[in-house]
Amino acid sequence: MAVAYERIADTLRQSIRAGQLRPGDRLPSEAKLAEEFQRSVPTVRDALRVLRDEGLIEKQHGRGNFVRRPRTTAVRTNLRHQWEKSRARGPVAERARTGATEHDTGLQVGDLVFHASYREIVADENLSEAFALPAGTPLLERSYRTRHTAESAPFSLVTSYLVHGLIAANPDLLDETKEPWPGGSQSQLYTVGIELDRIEERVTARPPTPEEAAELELPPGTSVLVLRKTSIDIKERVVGVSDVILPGDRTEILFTTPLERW
Amino acid sequence: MAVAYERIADTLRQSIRAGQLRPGDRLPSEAKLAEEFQRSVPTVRDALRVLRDEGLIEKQHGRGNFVRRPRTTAVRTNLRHQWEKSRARGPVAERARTGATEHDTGLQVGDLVFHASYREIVADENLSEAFALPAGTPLLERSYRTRHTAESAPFSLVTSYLVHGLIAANPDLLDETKEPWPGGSQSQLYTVGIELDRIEERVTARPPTPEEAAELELPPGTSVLVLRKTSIDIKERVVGVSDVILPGDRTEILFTTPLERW
DNA sequence: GAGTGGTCTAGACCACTGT
DNA sequence: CAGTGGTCTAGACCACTCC
Repeated sequence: MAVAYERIADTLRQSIRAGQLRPGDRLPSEAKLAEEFQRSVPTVRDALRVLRDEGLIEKQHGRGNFVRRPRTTAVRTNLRHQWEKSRARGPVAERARTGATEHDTGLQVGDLVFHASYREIVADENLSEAFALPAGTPLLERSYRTRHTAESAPFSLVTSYLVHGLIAANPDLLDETKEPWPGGSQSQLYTVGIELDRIEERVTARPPTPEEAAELELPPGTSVLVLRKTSIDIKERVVGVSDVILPGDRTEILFTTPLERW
Repeated sequence: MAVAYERIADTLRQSIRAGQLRPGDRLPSEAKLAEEFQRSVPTVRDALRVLRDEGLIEKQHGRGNFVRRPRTTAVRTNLRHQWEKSRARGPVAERARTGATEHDTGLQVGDLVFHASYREIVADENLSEAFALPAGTPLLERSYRTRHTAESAPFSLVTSYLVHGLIAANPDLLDETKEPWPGGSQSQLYTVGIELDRIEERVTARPPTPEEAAELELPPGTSVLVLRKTSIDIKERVVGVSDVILPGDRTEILFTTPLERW
């Protein structure tokens, strides 16, 4: 190994992988490591940054560097879509009892705190392409933040778009104070006569923007899952688009693909 | 903004977002930026590292720092599973003509270079849980690397596991020189009488290990998509597990969920 | 060879944590 | 308060790119 900071990182990485340093353990202080490896403190810090970027350690200002514990993950499954559709026409009481997120996570309604805000916009190039409608088409933009009661950071950032012209028939749908709507968006769409045929979800991963990192309280060096959900109705129209940002180290997305019998 | 390197990063980030610095543009040299902002070069480098971690710029040794272009993405869709199942019993000639990856990407068979290696192992704790079988159960581990002819880095790292006892009836399935098998693994499983009922795919994101970063030629600061695919047969047995590592900045996973009619 | 980023030093001072 | 990591300086020398 040519460079000093990589040699130091390799040595520490091996200690972690071999279990000599266990999750939660504190590493020797940066000054101690510098002395041990006969290098300057900034060089040791370069090595520690490598390990932090790999998600192996966590830096805590004033306390030390710690071996990271694997995160517990929240699950989001695509079975939620059929579940939501089946209930969309059901009685309000049943719809209000629990939502799709509670269905995925096994939590109760009271365990989640929910915030929504609405805004009327027009389609830019990106959304125009997603909806297959001309740029400038009026849309309703809805922003959602959902978090566990016990935690300060939301576990997802959702920005959802609906075609204004398709939903204006029900003024309640334009009113953010009616949120959370019992039964979710498929129930909302049902009130204006829209039935979904299928849902397409595109998943990629990238580093968070500083804004996303702050809102999700992401430690440096973690990534976000980006999910774009497209709702297509039985007339083959794109009636809804949602962008969902999920913390990569806390989230698992589960997709089940049923296969036809031979 | 309290700290110097964040102020510098913010200024440059805004220039990029506003389009004053466009994709492909070279930033001023680190020495120039240091002079411009009245800070030392290492401080400027701290700022540039922030932007690199956000995926906004790319460092090129000896050339400069460049605004990054958004990557073109390869798509992987779950429609491939039904497509593969439908062909699994078809004539060899048709199966050999094109595979699931070509189906997803729209490429020809000759555009892809394929490498496989087999190894016989026993289930560790992780795999034992995934298969719902006792630890120590004999498995066949298969490693695949697939890349475009024109590129040096593979676009996925696949490690796939099959239950040895279920496939040993066909010795060809234990022979890596028979790869690539026309029609893929569902066709392989068909030769030992296994039919799949469904496929479950779990997706998370995390920073790459150094080994993954090297093999996929990932620039620092990018993440990988981790996909665990579980194949369940019509007798509700887990008959296959695959771990797929995909470069987060080059890959899009598309899942379609069909919904039943009201 | 000129210009660029990559690595590294040997300190300084500040901010945070826990006693 | 002592100990920790966070920020920053003002250089040095090396490795790479391009002319």
